[in-house]
Amino acid sequence: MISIDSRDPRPLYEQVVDGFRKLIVAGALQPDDKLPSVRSLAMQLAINPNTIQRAYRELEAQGYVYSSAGRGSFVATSAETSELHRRELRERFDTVVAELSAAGYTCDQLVARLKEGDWR
Amino acid sequence: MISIDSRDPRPLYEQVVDGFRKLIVAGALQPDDKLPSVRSLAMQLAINPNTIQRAYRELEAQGYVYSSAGRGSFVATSAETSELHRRELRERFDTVVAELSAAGYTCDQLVARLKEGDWR
DNA sequence: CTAACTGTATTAAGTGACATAGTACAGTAG
DNA sequence: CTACTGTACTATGTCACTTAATACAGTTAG
Repeated sequence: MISIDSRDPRPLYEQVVDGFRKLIVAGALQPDDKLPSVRSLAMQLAINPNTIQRAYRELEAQGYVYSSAGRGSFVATSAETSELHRRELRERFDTVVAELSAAGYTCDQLVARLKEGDWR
Repeated sequence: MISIDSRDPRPLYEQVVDGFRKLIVAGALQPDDKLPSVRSLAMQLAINPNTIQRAYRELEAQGYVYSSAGRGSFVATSAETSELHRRELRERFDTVVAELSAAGYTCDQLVARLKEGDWR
């Protein structure tokens, strides 16, 4: 479900956040699906419950998850999460385009490269 | 020439590395141009010389700069480093485009967004 | 109600990266 | 020689990350 890569330089809690975010936006986790409990996931990944707690707090702050003491943590409604994801992607797109522009690429070159991809 | 942003969460040495890399790939610093000395740049940015030393060591390891004790640090020949930078940017571009595609964006939508930017 | 689960909050401690400070040495240019 | 250059090293302090150990409150199955 989620895995930790010891070669990944990012903090553990960030890897957990990113792992769930990927599962959610890919649809592998549907809205209102239950996430593993803080303690069980910590056991499964062999890391401290506090680290999972921090990851869930972050996921909730970002709007991908909602939590309820005593019940658990659950995937937020898809309308919110998908739009969150789209906004992040658009920002990444603009950033890379800006850097490509600074590196000398022209608009036409990038459009050409865009159209090389396989589109439905 | 180079500036430090205290709001930037990245380490100081990484900001210095990134700053020079940008100047080099943009052509603002030409091959064999002399970089500021470790001590003078440290003075100018009001940070420790060791931090600049680390940044220069990193830049040299990445191939953007060559150094000589007693003479200084200089911009490396652009042919290789510039093309490496471009390749990395193209890969980032393709990655983001693939994710945008998976998120439901069409080729036309991205072309439209591309053309909204300010191009020379 | 009880028991076993859930999320949440708090304090304490260890580790390592980052940054500063100070010193030292060797190479180079004027 | 003198003043600059890069380079190396040790010591110290700070802070994010992580672990650890509790503690408390809400929920749910029995």
